Amino acid sequence: MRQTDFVILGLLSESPLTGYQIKKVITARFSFFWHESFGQLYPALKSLKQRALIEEVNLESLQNHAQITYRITADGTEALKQWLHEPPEHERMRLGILLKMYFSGLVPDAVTLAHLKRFQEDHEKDLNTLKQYQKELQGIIMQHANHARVLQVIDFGIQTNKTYLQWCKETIALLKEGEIR
Amino acid sequence: MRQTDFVILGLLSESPLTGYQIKKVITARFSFFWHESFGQLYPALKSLKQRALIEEVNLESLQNHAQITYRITADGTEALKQWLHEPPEHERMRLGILLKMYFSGLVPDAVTLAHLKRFQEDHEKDLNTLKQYQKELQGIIMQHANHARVLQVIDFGIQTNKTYLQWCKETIALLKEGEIR
DNA sequence: CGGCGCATGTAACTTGTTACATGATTCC
DNA sequence: GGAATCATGTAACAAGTTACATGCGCCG
Repeated sequence: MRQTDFVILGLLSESPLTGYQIKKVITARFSFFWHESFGQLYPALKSLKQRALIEEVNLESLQNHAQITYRITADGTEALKQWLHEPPEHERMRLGILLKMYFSGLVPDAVTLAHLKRFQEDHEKDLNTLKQYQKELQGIIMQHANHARVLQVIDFGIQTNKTYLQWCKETIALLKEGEIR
Repeated sequence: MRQTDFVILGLLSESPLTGYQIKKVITARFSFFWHESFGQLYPALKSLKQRALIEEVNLESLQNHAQITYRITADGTEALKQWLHEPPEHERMRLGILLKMYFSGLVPDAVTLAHLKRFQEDHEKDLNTLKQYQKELQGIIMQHANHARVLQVIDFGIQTNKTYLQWCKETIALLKEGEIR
């Protein structure tokens, strides 16, 4: 069982979805802490189905063309719970911006400054997306069983993005002032 | 050229090192934003040497047994600079703790609480390590050309770890109060 | 002389990405 | 009819991990 399997099980534990929809949810809502590619997703769905942890749903031919909706099985729910019990591993990150910052003495400051501005823009966007999502969720308070947990996850994203932006602002200022030689 | 190649070039741009020493530096100093395994490192060194971006140093048989020290070549420095010019990609993270938090409605709160405490401990350690390193660097101010940049990278680690810990504290409190059902 | 840390390396495996192929539906 | 989006999937490749094999040097 790989990590991909468990995101799928997790999302299907909330409602039946197609592979494409799973990808969309991960991209739209998880992107600040998770990602999956189709090349991982579809084979994983296939394998989960083979092991009967998920199954196909046939919505009385309400379905269009080739679209396949999956739902989680009892065994799947068990597997998911078991995984939730295991402590997550200490995450091993790779932040290219920091690596380039570390060695940035070898290139003109303007280069690094451009990278930092890019980083800043990216995370401003992320922050706005998260705030938007938070607002939506707060509007429909208590409709979803998992509501408060999701808000807490979003809050992690908001806080870390704010921290990134604050650091970015300071670092850009230092570079501009020539404090860093 | 993969990312591993550039960390190696970067570190060798500061001083000649053995593969083992490179690994040690990455583990000791970069762990909060980078990681490498021996299985990546040694083949990468081999390939960099073949392409003449690094070369072996022979310190007049001062060296012990099988140890191989490498230094960067002019071509290697060029390649490194070129890479430093390219904008880093938007990092794609996988934070297991958030995934488990998101789906934590399926397991008892005690389970999630334990994960959060583990996360907290891990990042308290990381924060202390970073503060220690910061202190050391501030003590020998200006000895190293890259000094201020390194301090800025460390600051990123300190700020983000503080944010993680703050979030953790709040989330643990919420869970304990039963605010999250 | 045993264990630990230093030191290098490989092979098998798992994981993940990218590019491609295919085709339906919707909207203009 | 063309473009965008929906939708599924595979194959080739790249990246990364783990376990293993080997052996030196130092310290107690």
